[in-house]
Amino acid sequence: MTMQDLAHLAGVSSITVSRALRDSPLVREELREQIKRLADKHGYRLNAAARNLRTMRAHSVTAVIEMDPTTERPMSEPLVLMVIGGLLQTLTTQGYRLVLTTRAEALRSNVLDADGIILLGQGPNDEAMHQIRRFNLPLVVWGISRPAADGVVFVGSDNQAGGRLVGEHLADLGRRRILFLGDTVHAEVAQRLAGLEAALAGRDIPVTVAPCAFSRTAARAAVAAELARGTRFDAVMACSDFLALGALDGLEEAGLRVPGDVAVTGYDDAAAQGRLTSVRQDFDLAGQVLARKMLDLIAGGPIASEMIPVELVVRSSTQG
Amino acid sequence: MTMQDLAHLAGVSSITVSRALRDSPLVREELREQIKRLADKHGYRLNAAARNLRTMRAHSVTAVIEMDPTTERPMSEPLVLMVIGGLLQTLTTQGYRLVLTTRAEALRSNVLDADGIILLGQGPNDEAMHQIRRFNLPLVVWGISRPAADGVVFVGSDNQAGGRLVGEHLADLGRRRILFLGDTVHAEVAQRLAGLEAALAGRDIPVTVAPCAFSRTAARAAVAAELARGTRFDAVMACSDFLALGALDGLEEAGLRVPGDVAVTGYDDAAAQGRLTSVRQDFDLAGQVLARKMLDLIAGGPIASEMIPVELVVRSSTQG
DNA sequence: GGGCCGGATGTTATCGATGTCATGAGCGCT
DNA sequence: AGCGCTCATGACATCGATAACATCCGGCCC
Repeated sequence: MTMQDLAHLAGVSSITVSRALRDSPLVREELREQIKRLADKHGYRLNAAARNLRTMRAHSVTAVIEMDPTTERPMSEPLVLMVIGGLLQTLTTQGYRLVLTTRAEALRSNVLDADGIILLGQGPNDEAMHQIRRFNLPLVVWGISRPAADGVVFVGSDNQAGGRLVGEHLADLGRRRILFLGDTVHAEVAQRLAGLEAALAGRDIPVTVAPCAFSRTAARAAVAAELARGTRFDAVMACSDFLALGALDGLEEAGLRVPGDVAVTGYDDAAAQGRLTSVRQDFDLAGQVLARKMLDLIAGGPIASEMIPVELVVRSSTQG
Repeated sequence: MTMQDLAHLAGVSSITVSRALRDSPLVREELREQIKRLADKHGYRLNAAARNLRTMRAHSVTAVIEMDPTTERPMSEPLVLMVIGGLLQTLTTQGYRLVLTTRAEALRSNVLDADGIILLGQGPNDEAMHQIRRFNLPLVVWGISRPAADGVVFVGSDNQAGGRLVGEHLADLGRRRILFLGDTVHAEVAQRLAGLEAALAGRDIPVTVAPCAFSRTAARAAVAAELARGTRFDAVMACSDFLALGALDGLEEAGLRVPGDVAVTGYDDAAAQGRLTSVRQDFDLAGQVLARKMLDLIAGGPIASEMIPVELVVRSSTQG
């Protein structure tokens, strides 16, 4: 069932059918409706390949997701789905399809059928970004908040603000020494630390940085090591809820009470089960913003990065 | 940069380029390699629209995911991403792209550009399935284990086995009265209950069914209500880890110890943080099986449903 | 009446890859 | 030489929708 067939049935030419289905004012409204009804009745579906070939556009956006099992970082995984939900919502209502692929696959295959690429990789991986740039397509990258450059738009949550919120909260609670748990190799983590330190500037509250991989057990070990080393702290800012849980493990082992002796904050509000004070990122909104940026880029709009605001959720881990 | 352009550069015709890039034995190996190098050098990418139009195939599979915010069922959400990971792995290596969409969008849009549809909806929603069937495309449905019918292939985890494993485990531990937590309106839940009862057949262990929505608070309320009603039980089989956590809440409030007074089992091994005995489903494998079934269907293979095995993970919630 | 205009519809060419058939070169056999 | 055969390559038509251009018709004005 093609437009041609419909055209014969309706007694018009195929171009009229094409116009009618696209709501062109060039076709009489009455005829338009009649053709639409006919299409509906016969279950006609537009052949996307033909349209895409003719219009030279794919009417779809590819999201490249990081699935490398070596860089295990469970923290971000469930959240990716929320981002995808936001992407879908915005893209589909604008007539774009969302194609999912992995970076390895995108680079290997020589058919990349998209009007733009959204990169959902982990933050510090500039290499991934440069590889993807070779496609010469509009590119929007999630995960790092930094100015747009080289025609690439960045959308990331406001990590500085996240660190600042935690710092202000802990300072307001009267905490005097803070242990920062996270690996500053990751740009987001470094930004959170910067935000924390900015909030504490002039308050005479020292921060000890304990570098630590993204796993619960690593966090527990890191906390234990700091305690063994004699580091003093009455608050922990962990860079994910998993790390915060690990910190709780370590503190419990040492016989310290939370939040009595030590307050603990998490990040991402994912694994907390309602116990942790944590910085919440709105991943659904992030997906929508990513998609919106992409549509703007495709439409030839300006190149401008954007930050997603974050919010502090206060729970029992800092205020029993 | 089209095949035509490449052809001119290589001094051959475009059809030869086409054949060379597809590894056709009709082209001399030496020439083939030369053309491939040339294509690589110029960053040539196949125009998917043109190929799809000519071959009358989309070279892609659409996954329809349930995103309706009204049917909130957080349990399954993070897991969908794992299924998607499995789908990607299998589909992309076979030259298929994965297109994501929501059911509402799939039904609304009149361009569905796919060789087949994988439905990742929640179990009991037969309506969704019938709506999607109208596309007259190969259809694979996740979530319910039942025989293939009407040309639809089902892939689901073995819910009966899950219930049976829990039943045997609890019986072996010496538990005598079981509270089943879950809404049997959902087909999977009903199957788990059936498996549980089958395992207990002849052992004189009664099961009380407490219907309950898929949220932590609902589970807590349901447990509290059963306790208030005087229902006696020394074990709870919850149909998700969220429900199990809610059950823990309810038991704790009532001053009951776990697993001393009451053993608790979860399902899905997702939110447990390593504390719950739970039935683990391999969602990554599920995704791979879904994709494999789809590829078989597209290739004209037989229509046969399949069950994904499950596994019991024993943790401290049943064995202190 | 003739010319002009705008609105509605049709004709034709085109997007890029590929299936089908045609062509041509080279070889062996009679 | 001539025929048949294989192997490698090319010419042409085609997939379905749409942009660009062409046509047609009725009405209005001078």
